[in-house]
Parts: sequence; structure tokens; C-alpha cells
Amino acid sequence: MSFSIGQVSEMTGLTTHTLRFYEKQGLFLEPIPRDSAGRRRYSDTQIDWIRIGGKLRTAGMPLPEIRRYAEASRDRSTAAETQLKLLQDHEKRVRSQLADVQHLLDLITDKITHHESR
Amino acid sequence: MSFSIGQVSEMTGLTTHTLRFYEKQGLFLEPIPRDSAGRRRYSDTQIDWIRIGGKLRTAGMPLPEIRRYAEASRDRSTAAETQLKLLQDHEKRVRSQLADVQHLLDLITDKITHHESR
DNA sequence: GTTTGACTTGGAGTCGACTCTAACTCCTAC
DNA sequence: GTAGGAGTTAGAGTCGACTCCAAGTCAAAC
Repeated sequence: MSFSIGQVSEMTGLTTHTLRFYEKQGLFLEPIPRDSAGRRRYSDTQIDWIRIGGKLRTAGMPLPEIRRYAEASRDRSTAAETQLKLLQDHEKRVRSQLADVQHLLDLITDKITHHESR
Repeated sequence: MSFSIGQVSEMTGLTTHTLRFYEKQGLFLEPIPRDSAGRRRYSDTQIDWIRIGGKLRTAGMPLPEIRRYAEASRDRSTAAETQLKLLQDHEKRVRSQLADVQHLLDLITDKITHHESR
């Protein structure tokens, strides 16, 4: 079973523009095959990957890192470990952003408490 | 006590370029006063705000929202509540990014566990 | 057999957030 | 008094991540 770019767009929430753009950026690694008329045909496994890539994006991972993530799957024996490391690094970044926000939240709630008890 | 743009740059880690850029973007709200030669002089309270703005940035908040945060401080009676809301909204976003990463981390660690137990 | 609609490409345009340049003005130190 | 260094401005350039455009191809429906 294979899907057109329009179908994949519907399935993943990425626009067709973005799908072509990601392909140009080398984010897929397995090249997307074309039918006799030159149109892209996506397989299930490619769609699975696109969904993961999309999650990585919404999670704030920059494209070059997502590319590294994709490239890691080349080497079957080290893929998961490399990807784990990329994810952990990114998790650290997001966690520190969260810590920043929470620090500011503390300051603000303190301010409000003081204001109320005045 | 007031400080030059170069000193503020040192103190906050933002470049002088960025400080001028943020000012153009209306991120300060209290306008930065100039000395007799037209140079910016930052007060302590302005520096305090710049530090907060910087934190908001590294926490991933976009500039328009930081502007709203700054503008909120106009109205002394509602400032803290408005800012609290902005922070909470942003916290939600960052949390959901973190959840995405953690979901992927789960998938990967599962994959590794399976691989090891094969 | 032509219209319609989904696709193709290369390349241009947009937007957010900086980052840099050019030409200029001050102040301080020698 | 002039050289150096830190400022000033308006505006241009960069980079990441899309987003759109023009010109064209193809298959299916009428």
C-alpha cells in the first residue's frame, strides 16, 4: 500500500509544501519513490517516520538534528542508541526551558501573594 | 546608578545589537532614556526587566508575547495576573513539547530493550 | 478531446529573530 | 588636536523554516 503526497498531508497534518521541503532538506533518507508519472508514493514505513519527524518538530527539535536522527537509522546496530542520545539532549534543552518558565512563575505567584496580603 | 549599553550587554549576555533590536520591537515599554550625547542609559529596574525578558526568550517565548508581557506592566493592578496567564500558557506549550519528547524516548528505550533481549 | 484536479519542478517570497554595515558623533587620553 | 573606543542611526543581510508561484505533466471524467 502506498500513498500520494496529498493523502500523506492529510494523514500527518504537514502540508504538501512542507513534505517536499523536508525531502529537499534530506530529512527522509530513504528516498521517496515515484510512480510512472513521477509522482511521490509514500509507504507505510515512510509515513511512520514522517509522524515521528513531525513530533520531533513540534517538540522543538531543529531540522539539522532531525536529519541526524534520520541518518542514524542507516546503521541498524547503533541507530537506537544514537537516536536515544539525540532525544535525551533535546529533552535536556526542553527541561531547562521549562525550569526557566517555572522560575518566573514562582516569582509572579510570590508577587501576587504579597499583593493580596498587603 | 545607570549603565551604558555595553555594560548592560555584559551583565545580561545579550549583545548590544540585540538590546537595540528589542528596543525597536517595543519590548521595553518604559523608554530607555538618553544622556546628553544621545546614548542609552539603563536603570537597575530596566536591567531587571531585561533579565526577565531574556529568560522568557531562552524559555522559547516569541517576541510578540514578550511584548504583551511587558505591556501588561502598564496596568499595575492587573499586571501580575496577566503575566501569570502568559506564563501559564507558555508553560503549557513547553510541557507539551516535553511530553512529545518523552513519548519518543519511551518508544526508543522500548526498542533498545527489545533489541537487547533478542 | 477537453476540462478538472492532483501532482511535478525550480526558484522566489515571507516571517521571526537576530546580526551586521556604513557613516557619523562623542568623550577621554595622550 | 588627534587617535581610539564606545556610542548613535537607518537600513541591509542572514538564517531557519516554511510558503507560495509559475509553468508544466498526467489521468480520469465528462
